[in-house]
Amino acid sequence: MSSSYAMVSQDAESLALQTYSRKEKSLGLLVSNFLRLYNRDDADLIGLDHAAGKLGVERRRIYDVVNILESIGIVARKGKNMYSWKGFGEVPRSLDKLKEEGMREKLCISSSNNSDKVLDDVEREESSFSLTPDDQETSSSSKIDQKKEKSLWLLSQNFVKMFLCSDDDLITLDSAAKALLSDSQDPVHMRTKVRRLYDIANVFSSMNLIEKTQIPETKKPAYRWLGSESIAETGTSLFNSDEPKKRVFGTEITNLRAKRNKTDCSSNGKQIGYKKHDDENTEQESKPAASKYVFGPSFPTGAASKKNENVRKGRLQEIESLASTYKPQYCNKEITSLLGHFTETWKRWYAELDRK
DNA sequence: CGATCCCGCCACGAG
DNA sequence: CTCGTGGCGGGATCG
Repeated sequence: MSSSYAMVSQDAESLALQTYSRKEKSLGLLVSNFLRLYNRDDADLIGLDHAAGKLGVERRRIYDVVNILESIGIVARKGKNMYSWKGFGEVPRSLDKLKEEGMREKLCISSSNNSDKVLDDVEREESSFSLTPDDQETSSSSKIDQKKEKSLWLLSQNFVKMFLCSDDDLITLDSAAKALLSDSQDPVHMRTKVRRLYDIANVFSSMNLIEKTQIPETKKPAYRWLGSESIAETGTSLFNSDEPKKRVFGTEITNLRAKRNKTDCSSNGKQIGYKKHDDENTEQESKPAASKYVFGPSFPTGAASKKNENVRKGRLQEIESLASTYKPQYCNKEITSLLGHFTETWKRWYAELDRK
């Protein structure tokens, strides 16, 4: 009586459930899936609800993703609940603009005056339709949106500006937070800022826009700018993978429900994915499940087919050291970043396999 | 233990 | 009040 769609092996993941893994629900991974989902040529509109349902996450998380992606121009807000896909092609343009602004601001700040504050508002008036004829002020661009100062969107842009404008190739989140805080070493604010920066950094990392490394001397974790050339398609690039059955972690968007062990009130049972399948899906949807969203860390589509089970840690270590220790300034930026990405991915796989 | 960073409470503005 | 947004930071996880 069992259908072929092996839907959720009853106990295959018992271990996984037992040990909650943060990595499986990281923002970076979510972004990877998001990109994979909307990077289709027929780029259309993105509904927040649709995205949330499709990716199996709470709506709140979609806001994070979208806000950050918007800061680079990959998506643009169209209206309530609606964003439009712009694509990677838009990134270079956005980056240029950010660089310009960043340079301008930098000069402005470092020279003269004593008032701090970034005071940057870009307001790219997209000529939002309807400009009430009468009434409506002619000046004052922003007033109500003073809250934007702390928005993820702005923080994200400023973070990018740091890379584009600074001559330092490596940037630490602490330094970024400090700089973006325009001084004042309030530990509390710093803390919060850094938290956000982590989110942003993870997103950009998963897009290969930046890469995590560490300061040679201090060993302090830091990020390096990779550039828009490396963005590629984040996983769906190069050689079409023809791997029949690679690794299908879960079976469905198991991202939903499986939260940490929080205040466990009246825990009853160990049901797994069943949790109100209320998704009504905007469009029709073939069977749930399947698809090819990555569950574990994003994996290199194609490639890595032979060196799969054989070399285990040895090779990995080798490659890793090769990738991080040997990093010529220029050389092949693309290859390097690609390698780095794969390396990280492999590392995670191995770690996971090892755990099991 | 400190570095990371997910989760979701809850404030806030617009119907 | 409801709803769409999205700051914010507690505290679980990772290394």
